[in-house]
Amino acid sequence: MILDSETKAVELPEDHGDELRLWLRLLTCTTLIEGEVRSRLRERFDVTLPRFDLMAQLDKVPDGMTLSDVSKRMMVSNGNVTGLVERLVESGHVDRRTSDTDRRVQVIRLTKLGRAEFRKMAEEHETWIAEIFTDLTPKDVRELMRLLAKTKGSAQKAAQKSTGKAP
Amino acid sequence: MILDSETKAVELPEDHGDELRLWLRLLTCTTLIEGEVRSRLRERFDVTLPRFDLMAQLDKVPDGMTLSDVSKRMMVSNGNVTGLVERLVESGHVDRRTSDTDRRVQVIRLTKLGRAEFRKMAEEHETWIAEIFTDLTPKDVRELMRLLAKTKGSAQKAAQKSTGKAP
DNA sequence: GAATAATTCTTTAAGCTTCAAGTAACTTGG
DNA sequence: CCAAGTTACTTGAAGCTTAAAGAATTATTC
Repeated sequence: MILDSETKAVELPEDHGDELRLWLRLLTCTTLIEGEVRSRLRERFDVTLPRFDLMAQLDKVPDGMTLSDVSKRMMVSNGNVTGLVERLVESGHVDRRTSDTDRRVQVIRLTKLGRAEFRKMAEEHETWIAEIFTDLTPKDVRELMRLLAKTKGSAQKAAQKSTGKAP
Repeated sequence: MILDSETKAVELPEDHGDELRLWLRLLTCTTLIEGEVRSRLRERFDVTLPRFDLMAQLDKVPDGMTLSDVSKRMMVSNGNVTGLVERLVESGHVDRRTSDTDRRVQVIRLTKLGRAEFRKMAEEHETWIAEIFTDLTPKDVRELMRLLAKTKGSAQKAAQKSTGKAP
């Protein structure tokens, strides 16, 4: 029994194959690029991608940020950040101190060494990314930016809905 | 000293900011969606994303595939697959046997249980993905597919170049 | 046919990641 | 004030992931 599209009396198995294929392609692209960046960071600078990502967050702020901020921006768990920071403090790239106003809070920032090394890596990193996207025209880039922004919004809405949280 | 764009006598720091922002947005989208899918798989079926992904690969082929095939398709290391398969064999979702023609090769496939459970999960999974991409029009989806295909090609070229491998 | 090379997979060490539970510190409502 | 709730972070267990090295098997080359 199949009614017309307005009625929808029964649950028809709708076709979502296109969206699924899109998701798989998106995932493939990211995995591919991430792997390439990871291997170059390792070969060229002997640094891991998570370390680089964390340093990139810290490079954007001169006065440091809290572990929670880092966790939100990197979209990883708190416990993850704790471990990452511990290793970066150990290697002398990151400085960590307890906040003066709230003793629960840990404020971390790049050390002089950390910032200097990050800047060197970031410069090359940017050229790698440009190389990876080299076949895309400026118009392609703009269009992708637009569509991914829309995708991000859509995904965030779906995520909120499922967890029942406010934006 | 800045010469005209044809001459390029010195290395000017070119601007690749747009590509970098594009990459970060791509990564954000993927991380967001992956996290959402991971958490729903966990809550709804108590299964991890890597397990689901591996089973998805196996569901596509009736007669099983080798560990190397899985490794290439999932774009993860061999050692990774070894461990994943071990746990899936342990839980009764995957069957593993040595190839008759080549004793180095392990052929794995879904068990009856594995296939049944995967099918149930995959059905819901597909609706989640549709929900996540719900704001995109069919035209958006087509356009994203096209641009991501182009991106994939470009990234693959860059990856080959850096490793010096043939396609 | 034997030495050499390539492949398939496993193992190991280190690090990454999540989730859940726990601790300490701050905030709020009475 | 203070009890209850919230927030910030840490810890622990399990699993994921990679890179590198090793073992077993097959393919190649002379």
